[in-house]
This record gives sequence, structure tokens and C-alpha cells, in this order.
Amino acid sequence: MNRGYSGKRRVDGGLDVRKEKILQVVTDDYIESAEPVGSRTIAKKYNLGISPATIRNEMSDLEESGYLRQPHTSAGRIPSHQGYRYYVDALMQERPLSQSELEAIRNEFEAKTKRIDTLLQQTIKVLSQLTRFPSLILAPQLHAASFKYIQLVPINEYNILVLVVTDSGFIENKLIETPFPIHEDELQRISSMLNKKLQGVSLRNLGATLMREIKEEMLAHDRFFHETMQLLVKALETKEKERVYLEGAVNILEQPEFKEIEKLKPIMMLLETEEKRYNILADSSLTHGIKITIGEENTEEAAHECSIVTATYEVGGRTLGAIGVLGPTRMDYARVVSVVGFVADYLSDLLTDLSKK
Amino acid sequence: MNRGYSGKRRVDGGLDVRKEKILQVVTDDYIESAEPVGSRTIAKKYNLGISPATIRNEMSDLEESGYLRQPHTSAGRIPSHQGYRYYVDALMQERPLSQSELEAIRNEFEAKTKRIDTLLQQTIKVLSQLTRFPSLILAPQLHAASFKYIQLVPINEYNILVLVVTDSGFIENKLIETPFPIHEDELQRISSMLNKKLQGVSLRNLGATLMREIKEEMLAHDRFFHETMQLLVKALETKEKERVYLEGAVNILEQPEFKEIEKLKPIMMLLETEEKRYNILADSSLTHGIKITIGEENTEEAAHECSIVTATYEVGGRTLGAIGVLGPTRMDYARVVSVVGFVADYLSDLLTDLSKK
DNA sequence: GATTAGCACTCTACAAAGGAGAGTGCTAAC
DNA sequence: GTTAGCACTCTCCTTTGTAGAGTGCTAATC
Repeated sequence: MNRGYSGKRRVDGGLDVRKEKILQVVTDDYIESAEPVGSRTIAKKYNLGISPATIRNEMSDLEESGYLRQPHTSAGRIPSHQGYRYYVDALMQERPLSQSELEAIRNEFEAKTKRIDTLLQQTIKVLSQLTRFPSLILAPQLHAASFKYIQLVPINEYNILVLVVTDSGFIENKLIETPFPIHEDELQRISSMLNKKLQGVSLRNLGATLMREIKEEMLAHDRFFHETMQLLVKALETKEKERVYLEGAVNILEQPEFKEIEKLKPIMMLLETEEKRYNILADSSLTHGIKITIGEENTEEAAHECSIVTATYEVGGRTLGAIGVLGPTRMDYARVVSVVGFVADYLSDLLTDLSKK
Repeated sequence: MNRGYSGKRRVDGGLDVRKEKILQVVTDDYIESAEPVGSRTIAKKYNLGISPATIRNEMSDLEESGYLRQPHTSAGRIPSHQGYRYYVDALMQERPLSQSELEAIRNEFEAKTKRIDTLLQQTIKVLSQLTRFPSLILAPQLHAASFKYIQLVPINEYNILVLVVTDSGFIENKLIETPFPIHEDELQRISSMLNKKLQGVSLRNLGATLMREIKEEMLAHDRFFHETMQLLVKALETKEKERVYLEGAVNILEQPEFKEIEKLKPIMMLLETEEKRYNILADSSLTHGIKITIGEENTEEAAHECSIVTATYEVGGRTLGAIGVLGPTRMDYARVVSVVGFVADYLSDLLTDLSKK
């Protein structure tokens, strides 16, 4: 509770300056040491010009208003999740990456690839190495993209491989089974027809567009053609199982908060389940930019002791997906935010280059 | 050491019958309980008709010859890795899967897929659910396969997607970059030429075959054609990064031998590194059938406290890859062997069906 | 009124000590 | 060759004690 002392310099709507300073110091120290921070430590280590006793009083207030908590009666204080939230929103010092760090990132990306899937994997490898946290990436979603190129390839008599290249350069393939054999030439004809009709069409409203566009062809062709089209539309409209790649899961083992196997288990299960991995990144991919979710803010219950920092990547102003890292709430937010942000931007640039070629 | 008592019924080249029985009982009990087994327990639980003291003498002998060991002076005995090896080779009771288990496996595979990659993932998902161990699968290797179909698809001016379908139905794609634009029609011509020339050719000796086969075409075409061929051969001959999928890594957390994070870490790192995953399965995929490696028999040092049970899967008598599980050396080998074997066979059947279509 | 020194109190972490329980190895008897 | 008996060993658990860190409260000071 803010008691409204008139003599205190107070930050607009938040804590007074000194409480803020103490919250910041406690958080910084705890992030670094993973040990509860006591009043004496603060007084000695950070010259705030006040005695431990005063700090104790302030910390007591901060605890009362929910920003700090005590693991047990005679321990120092650690930030509550609410405290971390305040820290992240108001106190965190921006810490841009050093030249050597930037250099390191660029080096890691040195092995140029033209394959988007490989690039995505490379990205989270870099991310997990830099942050030392498990890193995730949500691959571009087929539905959000639009057609650039389509090719139907006969695999055998009854199976056709549908190869789609999106405007952002993502290559996707689907297998469809036809109830009747289709000749290769026929497929070729259909392919080139589709390429003409579907340039730039969003994959989301493929069905409608396609059916409208090829009405006249419909008349010219037989039932087989019709059925093939139906199958094709169905295959492409089937919502893709969302691919969320993971890298560096072992890093979580280094974190003291998960040194007990029982704490670790839910996290590992979370990371191993693709659907849950998707949930972690899904929300973030809706809005542009960096997003931090702390503790109970995470929808996945298993991540209630964790924080997740995500950033979207985009090509030509359109968001394609998101990257993110998962770690304990005691996380060096300043650094992680910088790294995640930079890597996301770097990925965006690389993808933009690829799509221009 | 076998001391050659004349009065003992001795198994050919191995331990005498009673020692074998005791080794078996110790191993069975330890596999189930994860606790060292004492002489009294054995005497009470398994009616061998001998007293604890006799059992103690026998166990002492078994320890001396390296089949058993004691975690500490006053604990019961547990099998040494050599003991497990003997158990697996000579003592293990075959335990065929029950009808309900077989049914369960078939049910899990119910969601039929025509995509081999999906099928592989499905397979290890089943495997990890049944064994409760981390499960791996080595995808069919491009090099071991032969051509069935090839298609060159233009992605944009300078990039070509090479789509290869192997005889076993595996679809692989590679991206190549040409130093000059190639027209779609030209690609189409090359594709159909290659399809004619390369039917059934092994991907391993692609380069030689191709160059021999198309000598005359070479003359008929220009330098660009020549260069494209070179790029193509190079792309296809580049040894594929071996894909080894993983599922159910969290299962390892359930094993008491890895409840300490320091024991767990090397295993997790092993499982997370694709190259190491590959090493686990690589040897096994050379020879047909089931293979068990125990403790130090594993080449990967991190797996020296583990056993790995693998089985190959095949189509038309040719081995395509292998599946396997990794667990502590204290593993229910009888059950795991049955499950791994059955799942591998089942996968083989499914793949055979697919390749026939 | 805000700050601080001083002090009693609380809690954890760690080490030492003791006892119960399980299991062995050895010896002597069967 | 087998077994009963027993001393011995080792782990695991509980108890006890202590050091250390940190707090909250009170009364004095600024």
C-alpha cells in the first residue's frame, strides 16, 4: 500500500524513489547471486546512504505491499513476481549488447543457409548459447503466408506431393492421396494453372479464392479434376500442426531453482510437449515486439515459476513467428531482453534477404 | 573365474546352475526394486532350498568373478555390468507381449499417415510410452536408398529445389543455388531426363552413374547444363546430417539412478546433441535385428551408466534405420527387448505397405 | 517525524553423536 | 557341502548443538 507521505518523492503512480531503489537493488543482487538479500548486504554493497535498519523498515513495507517476500522468517528478501513485474516495467536498466557480443552473434550465423527451417534451428541455437536458457522458435505459419509458387509432384499413382513456396520463402509440402490415378501431364497442367490463379493469394482464404477463380476451368474439366481440387484445398486448409523448435533444454539444469528433480519435471514436460511449447509462444506472436511474462502470468501452469521473454520476427512488416527463452523468474531480464530482441531482429533481416532473392 | 568343481552342474562355459539361478534372482529383483538384494531376501522370497548363508557364499563367489557388486560393505548385491551382460545373454526369460499390449500398440498406430517423417515420430512416441524410456529413431539414410523419382522445382531465379523420392518412399528435398538463372522449361527437361537415367540407381554412387549416363547429353548441352549437373551431384552427395528423432526424454527423470541432477546432466546433454544421438544408433543400424549394449559397451561416455536396446527396421529385406531406447543398466531387458522388437517389426510392416502403394 | 543503534529472537545449515536396521564374512557345528 | 550364530560394518535417520545471517522492535538520536 502506498501511504501517501507528502514528503516523499514518488514516481507517478508507483513506489517512492527510495523504495524503488531498494527494490531494484534487491532484484539486481538476487538475480546475480540467487541468494536472498539482507539489509546489511545492501547497506554495505550499495551506497544508498541509509542504515540497515532503515532498509529493513523499507523492505518490510515493500513486503507488505507485495513487491518482496521472505523465503523464511530470518532470511533476506527476494522479489515477488509482482516485484519482478515492477522491476521489468520501471526499474530495469537497458543494457545494450557489447560489440564483442554482437560480433559473436554474427559469427554464429556465419554458416549461411538458404533453407528457412535450418535457419530457424540455427537461430535458437544461437539464442540458447547466448542466454543459457532453453530457447524456442515458432516457425512461420502457413496460414499467415501467401502463395508464391505451387507445384504438384506425382509420387506414385495415387499420391501427389503438393509443394508450396510462400512469399516469405518458406517451403512446405503436403501429401495428398487421390482416389484415382492422375497422369503427370495433367498434374503439370493443374500446377501451372494454379500458379497463374493463385499468385499472392493468402493461404488462409485459399478455398474461396480458388473456387471463385477456377469456375470456368471447372466447367471445362471433368469430375476428377473437381475432386482433385477439393482434396488440394482440404490439404492446404488443414491447420498445420504448429512447429515450435526447441534448443538448449539442458540449460535449465544449471539453474539452482530447478536442481530438485521434482521442480524440474514439470518444466521438462512442458518443453517436450509441442502443443505446450506452442502455447508458450502463441500469444506473443500476435503482437509485434518484445514480451515478458512472469510467473503466474504464464498460461501454462508448469511455467508458474518461470519467466518467458519473447520477440516476434518479421519480413516486410508482417509478423511471421516468434522466438523466446524460458528461465526461472530470477532471470537477468535486461540482458535477456537485449539478446532476444537483437536475435529476433537479426533473424528478420536474414529472412528479408532470403525473400528478396 | 570358473573354478571347475567337478560335482557342479555347469552350464557350458558359464556359471554353474546354482550361481546362475542366484544371479538371475538378484538381477530380477534389483530390476524391479532398484534396491540391493540381500541373502535373506532371496532365501525368503525365492524358494531355492538353500539358506541365506549358502547364498552369501555363492554371492561372494559371484562378486569375486565380477558378476555382482556391492554398493557398500553392508548392503546387498546388485548386478555388475558384466552380470547384466550374462543375464541378457543366458538367463533372461523371453516375455512375449500380452494380447492387450499388442492391441495397445496397434491402436497407437491407428492414426495412419502417409508421410514417413510423421510415421517415424509416431513410432518413437509409441515406443517411449510403452517402455517409459527416452526413445530414438534413426531416419532412413538417403545414401542407403536408391532413386525412384526426382523433380527439379524452381523456387526463384537462382534457387532450385531438388525433390527426391526414394524407392522406400522417403521424400527428401535439397535447395541448390545456381550462379545463373535457369528457365522452368529447362528444369523440366532436365528432370525428365534424370528420371529416365537414374531409375533405381543408388544415391551413394550417384555421381559416377550420372556422369557416365549423361555423357552424350553433355555434348548436346552447354556449359550451364554442365554446371547445374555438378551442383546437383554435389547437393545429393553431401552426406546428409543424420536425423535422429527423440521422444520421451522426460521419462529418464523417473529413474531413481538419475534423481541427482549431476547424474542427469550428461544424459540430457547426450540426448540433446543430434550427433551423439546418432552415435547411439549408428552401430546398431549396421546389423539386422536387436542389439543390447550395456554400460561401458556404449561408445558414448555419457551412457556408461546406461543400457541401450535397439532394433533395425527394414523394407524388402534392406535395413533402413534403427529404433532404440536408452535407460539405466537396471532395465527390464526382457520387456524392453520384446517391445523394441515388436515396434520395429510393426514399423517395417507399415513402411512396406507404404512403399508398395 | 525520520533515522538509527542495539538487542532479543528466529530460522537455516551444518556437524557431531547415537541408535536402529540390514547385510555381510567368518567360524564352528552339522 | 551346508548352515547357524555372531561380531562387525555401513547406511540412514533422528537428535542435539552451534554458528551465522537476518529480522523486528524499542528507545535513543538527528
